[in-house]
Amino acid sequence: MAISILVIDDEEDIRELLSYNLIKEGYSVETAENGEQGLEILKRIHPDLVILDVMMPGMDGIEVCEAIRSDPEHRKTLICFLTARNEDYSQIAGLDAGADDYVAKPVRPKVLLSRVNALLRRKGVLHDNKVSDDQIIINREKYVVTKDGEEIHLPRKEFELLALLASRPDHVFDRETILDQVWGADIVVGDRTIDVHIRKLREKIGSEYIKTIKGVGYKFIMP
Amino acid sequence: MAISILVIDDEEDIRELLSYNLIKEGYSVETAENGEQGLEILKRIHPDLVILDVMMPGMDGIEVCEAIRSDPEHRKTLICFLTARNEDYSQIAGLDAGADDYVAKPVRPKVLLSRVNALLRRKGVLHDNKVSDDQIIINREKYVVTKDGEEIHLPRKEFELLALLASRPDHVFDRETILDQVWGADIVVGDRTIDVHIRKLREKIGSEYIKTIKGVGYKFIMP
DNA sequence: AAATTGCTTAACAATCTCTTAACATTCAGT
DNA sequence: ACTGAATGTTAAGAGATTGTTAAGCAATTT
Repeated sequence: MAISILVIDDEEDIRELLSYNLIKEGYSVETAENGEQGLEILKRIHPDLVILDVMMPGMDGIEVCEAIRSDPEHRKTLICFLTARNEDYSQIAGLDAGADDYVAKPVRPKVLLSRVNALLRRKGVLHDNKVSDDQIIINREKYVVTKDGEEIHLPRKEFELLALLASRPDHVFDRETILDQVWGADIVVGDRTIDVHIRKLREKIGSEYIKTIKGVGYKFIMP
Repeated sequence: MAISILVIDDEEDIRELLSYNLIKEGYSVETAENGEQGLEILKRIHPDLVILDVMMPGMDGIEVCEAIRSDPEHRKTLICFLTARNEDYSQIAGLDAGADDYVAKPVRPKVLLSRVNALLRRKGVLHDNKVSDDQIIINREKYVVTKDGEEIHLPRKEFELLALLASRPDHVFDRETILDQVWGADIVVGDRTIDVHIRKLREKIGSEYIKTIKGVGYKFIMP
């Protein structure tokens, strides 16, 4: 089952930015625009991680954090604060109230993602890297793919494509989704572009790993 | 037993910031707000590392450092200075009086953590990763890199760049991260600046050590 | 003041990556 | 089997990224 993340922030822009990037990374994301709403969703979906803006109208992040922690069921739910850069560090440091990490605003997607990944990994929610099976190992940190102990260099698009497919073995990704995730939401490329990359991937890692579902899309399989 | 660190700084904000981050990283931390208090705690807990502000009312960091070093029991205790960014490098370099490293203020947690980790690792307190292999040795104290027994002088930027890449062999550092860490968060330089430094590094240490991952970044490898 | 060192820039070259287009092949449904 | 739509294959060239070089500037040293 997918790892789920709840984003609570009053600014819509932030919610969308984070949501977009987290989903792209493969997480399941829900958002709330205030503390009350956030707590409701929390009870419903029991997320693995809550990303929480400190400064919000109504309940502020600290109150929400305390509310979360006061529920025994969520004592262990990970919480990551978003803080204004110029806020007093002493305040933040005092937030040992229950936050597991904090990220300063303005949030840069890359930074947030690496923190989120690190946090989940540390807590054992995430396993090291995306490892699909014993034969194909995708290591994003080193940007290499290992097959039977042999390192294979893949150009960026091929790497991202493989990473996407392998992130959910047996799941069929349709072309539209692949374009969105690997190329970007509003990039327009020709019809054969994906095929060409699939072909190169198959050439490099072996065609047995990627199966075509005609009329639907592609999926990664472990033979 | 946990690795312990003593932070001596007159500013409460700094103490809390560092304390928060070091604890999060798994260290055991004590703080002192002046030199005298610091020396007392030093005698009590015998920390593995002392982080020491240079500019403090009363005893300044240099005096504290000398006091620490004058005690035979702490001749080998690691000391890391916090220095104002605009202080003269030559002065700092001259502080061989006993410091093992220094970090410029304003302190950014990430930078400090990576320095602290590197320092402890280098001194064998931490075993985590290797900073270098047998062929390339990076000596931050002397600001010198040794390759096959030969000392190579590297200018500051090149040194920091190599130190960063080599701090995590095989890890791909993207350009943005490199800029943040080596140049500073909000320094703006042209597109080709990193490349030029990479080129000079390759020229000096051999191009086999630094690999380009096109569209992603660079990584240090041990051939 | 002249020379040196370190850093950055800019222009251009080299290289790697991606996309396209043309054509071939496969597959599902008749 | 046939047929149209979808996918596979290939090579070329367009596009993007990085490499290289030399020159200029600022700071430091002689």
